[in-house]
Amino acid sequence: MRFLLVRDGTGTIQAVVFKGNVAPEVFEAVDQATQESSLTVTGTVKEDSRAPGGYEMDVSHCEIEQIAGDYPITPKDHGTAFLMENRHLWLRSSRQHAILRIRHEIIRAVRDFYDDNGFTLVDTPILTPAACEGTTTLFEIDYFGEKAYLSQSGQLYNEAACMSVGKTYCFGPTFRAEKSKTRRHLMEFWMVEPEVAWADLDDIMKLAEDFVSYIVQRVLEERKEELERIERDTAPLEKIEPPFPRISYSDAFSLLEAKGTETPRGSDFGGADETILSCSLDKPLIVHRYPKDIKAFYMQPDPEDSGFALCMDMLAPEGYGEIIGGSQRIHDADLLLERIREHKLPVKAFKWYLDLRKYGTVPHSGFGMGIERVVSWICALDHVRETIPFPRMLYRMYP
RNA sequence: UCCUCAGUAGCUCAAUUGGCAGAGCAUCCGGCUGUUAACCGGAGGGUUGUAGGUUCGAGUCCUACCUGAGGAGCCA
Repeated sequence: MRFLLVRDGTGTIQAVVFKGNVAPEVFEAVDQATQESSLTVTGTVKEDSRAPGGYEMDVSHCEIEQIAGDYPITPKDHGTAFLMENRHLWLRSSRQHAILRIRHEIIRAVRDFYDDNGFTLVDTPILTPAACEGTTTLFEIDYFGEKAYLSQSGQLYNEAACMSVGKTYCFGPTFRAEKSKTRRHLMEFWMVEPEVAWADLDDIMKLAEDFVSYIVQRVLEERKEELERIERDTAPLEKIEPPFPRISYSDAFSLLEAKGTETPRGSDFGGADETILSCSLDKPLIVHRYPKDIKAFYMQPDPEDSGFALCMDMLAPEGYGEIIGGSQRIHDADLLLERIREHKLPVKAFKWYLDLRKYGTVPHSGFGMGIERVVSWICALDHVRETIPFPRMLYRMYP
């Protein structure tokens, strides 16, 4: 007799071929099958306590499509470099299969959340003419003799769209040319960005916590089996529901200083600081009102202290760190122009962006959430490279 | 860009103080058969990342470079 572990993309089952139950040439063909060979099996599924999963297929016929030779990935241990080199095959492994399915569920939840809450999806461009924040972090390309850049955010275009449809979101790939080599960075990643007219900082903090909770609960409901297969402890995820704790940058810094951080007050948190904050609670933590000098030019100043910006980051628990960054945007034309000049940005390139403040401007806010970091957290992975089918990383673009 | 570590068979790894380059898995051949990362017997498989250097002798020590991993910085 022969045992075949077969899969069809939806699951795996053990198929048993008894010598007496099939034609001799069929048994002979099955005998030649190697790991990852492709075939069509016909038979009867029955319960059997000896089979993995409790069920197996008693094979009556089998046709071999192709005999695979020397499949590189064996059931034994492999190193990261080797698996990345064979990413196109690694995707077939049960763990990677489960992660792909969870990623898909997260993306479905993202779309459903906004679609069901009155948001209109407006696609923003990937090719953009000007750099918003300097060119060092952007991939530059030749656009018929002109310089163009791969988008690192759809936000500015989102702001235009939300003045048309009120509540909008975009979801697509974003790019950055940062030479970051950490477990949380990719050169190409997917980001979802909602933008809401008439919303202030408090409104989008609420939106963000509702959104993240919805995603987590949806994965818990729909991808239980996959979470089990990757051995994700779901107890911490079950606690993810609104409201999330909030803390101001200033209070967070006092807390970190009490724990002996060496980061100077007024600068952004270091990796270690973020880890301390994100491990301190069992829900995501919202940190708001960072110093305006370390944040983007378009953020609305805090009316109570203009040294701070009406912005927020959400830090995922269990040490996963920042998954969301957002803010209330400046809606006053004069102030925005002043900030563009302060940041030494080309005013001309922002003419259309300033127009948005010239014609019926309203307060508005939005945020961006990196899909890969959320997948990484929900799946409890130790590196974002496993969250996306074909990661683009510093010094690795194959396969 | 900087710091640390690593690179030996297809894969994962050994190799004592500088002294014969090995094992398991995979592959191939044979046996066995309710197997679960099976078991038993046999076979093939190596320019030890590259280039120099020290030495009677280098996988091992030194120098440079290449590649990878981890971290830092950077990070709408």
